[in-house]
Amino acid sequence: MEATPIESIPSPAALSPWETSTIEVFIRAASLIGLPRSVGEIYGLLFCAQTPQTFDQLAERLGISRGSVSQGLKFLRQLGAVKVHYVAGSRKDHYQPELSMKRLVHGFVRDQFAPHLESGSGRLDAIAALIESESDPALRAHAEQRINTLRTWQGRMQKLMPIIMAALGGANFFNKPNDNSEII
Amino acid sequence: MEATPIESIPSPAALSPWETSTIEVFIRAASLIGLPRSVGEIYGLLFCAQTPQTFDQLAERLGISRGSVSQGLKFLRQLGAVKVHYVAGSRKDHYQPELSMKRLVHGFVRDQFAPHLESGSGRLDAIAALIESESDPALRAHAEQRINTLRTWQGRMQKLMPIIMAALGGANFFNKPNDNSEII
DNA sequence: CGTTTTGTTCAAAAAAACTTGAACAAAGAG
DNA sequence: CTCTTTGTTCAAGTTTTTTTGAACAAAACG
Repeated sequence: MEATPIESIPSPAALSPWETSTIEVFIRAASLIGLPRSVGEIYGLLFCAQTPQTFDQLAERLGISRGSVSQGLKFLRQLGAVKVHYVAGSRKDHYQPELSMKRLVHGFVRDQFAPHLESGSGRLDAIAALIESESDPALRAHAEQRINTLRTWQGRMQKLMPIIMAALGGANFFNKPNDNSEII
Repeated sequence: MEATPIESIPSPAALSPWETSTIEVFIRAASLIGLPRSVGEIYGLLFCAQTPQTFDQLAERLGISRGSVSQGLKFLRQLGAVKVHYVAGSRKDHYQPELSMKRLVHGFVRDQFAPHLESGSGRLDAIAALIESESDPALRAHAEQRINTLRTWQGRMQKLMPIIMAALGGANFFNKPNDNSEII
């Protein structure tokens, strides 16, 4: 075992008080929308950081396992909530947060919400088919009415999404993919 | 042990196929917004039912414990998602679903969402105070910028709520409390 | 009043979700 | 090609959430 000067294990910069509190805010926000604590922590730290952070910095500064960091980053990348920033002369990936609320919401809705809404449509059709085989006309009429209510609700949810995006992003809904102007 | 004719234990009407499928839809919807399965089941059964259902009917037809029914109904009543329907000549409470999507969403947002948003405002103030005591001006400037971003996000969320309610309810946002007209 | 019906509470059990870390893969450096 | 660095995967462990059911309260009945 080789002598290891203390300085050769660079202690990861500890979190400052405002960073800790801000990360707490993101932890709460994450849990509010049904995401695990670690995802909130990772995005929160990137949000606070002045410079892009590496995989190792995330694990060490947050005190969570490399497994959690890997899974959390995978999820956040998929959502478009973090971007990889390539740094010359470093093999490690460096991560930066997406700071456009509109893009964050868009990614979340696209991945976590829209699929359920869409599959719901098929489910309602299947239920309607089941109702067809109800013999009692009064029961059938009642069931049909309920399914129509569900269809109405589903249609409204679908219409809501564009409204939300419009309210969030000003005129940027149809931005070109690589328009790099800063949009918060 | 007394002889007990089969008929004296009225078997609860079993769920028909369309009811089972519809309840599944509500179970999914509940879990999507972070509510327990049992809450989705209870609302789903009430939504399907032609007549107001009793506490016992819910427990027996869904095959869940009376404890779950009690807690689920308590939650749904609080949200305004179920209403008690008093039936002459019966001591039991009978429950009916709220069928106005607008009222359902309003109750959910009021109880499960708005409180977090509001407390967030105070948290951001606390973080801003922490940032004041940062000595390095560059770091402080960066942190202040981030908190301003969070304030912007928070403000947008607040403005979004009325927009969502307006999109959902047509002109009914300012309904009188006991306007009983059917609004789906 | 005592009894029965109806519904609530809450500690313990069960289930679900999240995190960990060791084994594994991928790809650059020598 | 082999070694090292970097990151991923996934089974097992931990934590959190949900459900259960027995004990308890509340109120109607006789």
